[in-house]
Amino acid sequence: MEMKSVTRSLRVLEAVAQHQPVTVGELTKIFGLPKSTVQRTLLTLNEAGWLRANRKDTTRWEIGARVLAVRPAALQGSSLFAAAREPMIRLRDVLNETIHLSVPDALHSVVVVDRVDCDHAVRTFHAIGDTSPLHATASGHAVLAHLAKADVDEVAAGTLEGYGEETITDPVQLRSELQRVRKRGYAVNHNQYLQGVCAIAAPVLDGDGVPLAAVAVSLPDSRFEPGRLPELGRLVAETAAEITARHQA
Amino acid sequence: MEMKSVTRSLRVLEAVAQHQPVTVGELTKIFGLPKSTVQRTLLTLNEAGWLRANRKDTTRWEIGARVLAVRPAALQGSSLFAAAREPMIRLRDVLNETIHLSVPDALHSVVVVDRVDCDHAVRTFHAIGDTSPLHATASGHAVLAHLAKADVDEVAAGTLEGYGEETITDPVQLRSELQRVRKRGYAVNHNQYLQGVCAIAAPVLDGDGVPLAAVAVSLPDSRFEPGRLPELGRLVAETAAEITARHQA
DNA sequence: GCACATCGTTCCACAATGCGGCACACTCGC
DNA sequence: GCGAGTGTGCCGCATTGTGGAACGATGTGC
Repeated sequence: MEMKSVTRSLRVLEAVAQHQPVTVGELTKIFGLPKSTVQRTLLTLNEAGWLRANRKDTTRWEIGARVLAVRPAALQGSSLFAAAREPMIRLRDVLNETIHLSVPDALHSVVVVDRVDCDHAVRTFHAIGDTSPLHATASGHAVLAHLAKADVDEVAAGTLEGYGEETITDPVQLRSELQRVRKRGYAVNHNQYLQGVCAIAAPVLDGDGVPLAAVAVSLPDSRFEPGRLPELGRLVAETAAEITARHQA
Repeated sequence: MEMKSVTRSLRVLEAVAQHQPVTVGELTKIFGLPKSTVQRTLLTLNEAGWLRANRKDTTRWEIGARVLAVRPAALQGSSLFAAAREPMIRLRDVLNETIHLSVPDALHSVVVVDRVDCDHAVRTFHAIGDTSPLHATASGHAVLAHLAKADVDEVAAGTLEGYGEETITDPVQLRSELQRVRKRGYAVNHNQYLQGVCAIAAPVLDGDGVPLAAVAVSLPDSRFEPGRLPELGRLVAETAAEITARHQA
């Protein structure tokens, strides 16, 4: 159950996405694979509609639009994605800080699915599609705090990797932090994952209380004022609540 | 250069996207393939991170978040996508009709990459990722009107498939329509592609005048008032111009 | 509560399939 | 016009994925 050609093709697809528009030669250097192998892969992906030749330089490849039809369930239709957009923009307008929408993914991580930028010259940056660990981010905590006990156990039982001084690597500490998150309605990350980056997040829940996503405001350490935390937390939680309401409507 | 397993895996991926969350059995019925083959494919896609088991029913599969990291060049970073969002929302607020953002793709088509919904009970619907022909849609015409002559020739030389009474299937007629689109700054589709659906679109151009995308307002025939066309056209064109300006900034 | 239908999962021998070394075609820059 | 750099096409060999069949678990109807 290897399917070498498939896994390799997907790798190539991802590499093309990162480097597009890219040539065969560049890809062979990245992977250290024979030219013919890479090219065959590109042609196959092309015929499947997932790749296409660049308009100007037809020997360069880029991602085709077919991928857009393939999206995680949480984003299908108009549902969550559309519901989140306007509240996120309003929150950005109030705070002028970058807002992220993230959904939980397998393997103990959350993935950024949407973003609204602030206009500060110095700002945090996370691309759509970026993943980060559940146990070391505000969005992760917001989600984790509302998962079933069994799921939390599984995460806590795994290795809680440390990314710096502030990362919570102790299961007991993590649980008590989640308790606090549930109580006040929002999670805070102060340099737990990426140094110099802080975030405040709140969960978007479905009718059964299952966490679908988290909204987060993300800002550089340099602009983080602990005194404003209650205000920020309230605003983020309100935004999350509004998204929840819109989503169910 | 077949790569049967790869093309099949991508097909499976697309099928999962359409039917998620879906089981092995359902997929075997869709494809008429042996269970073991489908199962192996699913496991491979899963290990690559493109698929994941549903949280509640672990025998059902859904799209993983990995796909989000793979996006067409036009949407990479924040650029066009982010630039378009707020002007689109404003346009929707003014008109209360569904707004689409589409980009040209290979094979003579445009693809819907973003959408802002109106709140009418009866409205048009196109999912993100849907493709439609360049020669028979407002967005297509808006793009086509600003492509290089060689590209237009290629499209006009191909078969201009008809979808109803109104579709322009004659190359000469198409060219003169494109001329008109260039002149007034927006394109109009009145039942050319999907019956009962009208749209007005304007192009988003890059610095060199190359069309990157089109914004369109899409509405049911029943709400289309020919008298308001100049007004709608102007609003759409202004929105497109604003997106262009933001995108370059 | 038993037999039967149905589903997901696992195994394995066969041969079809994709692998990658090689050679060709082409385009630059010197 | 030569050489170094591309992208592309070919083809024999062995690796790889194939799919039938058997297994285990679940649940449905009698």
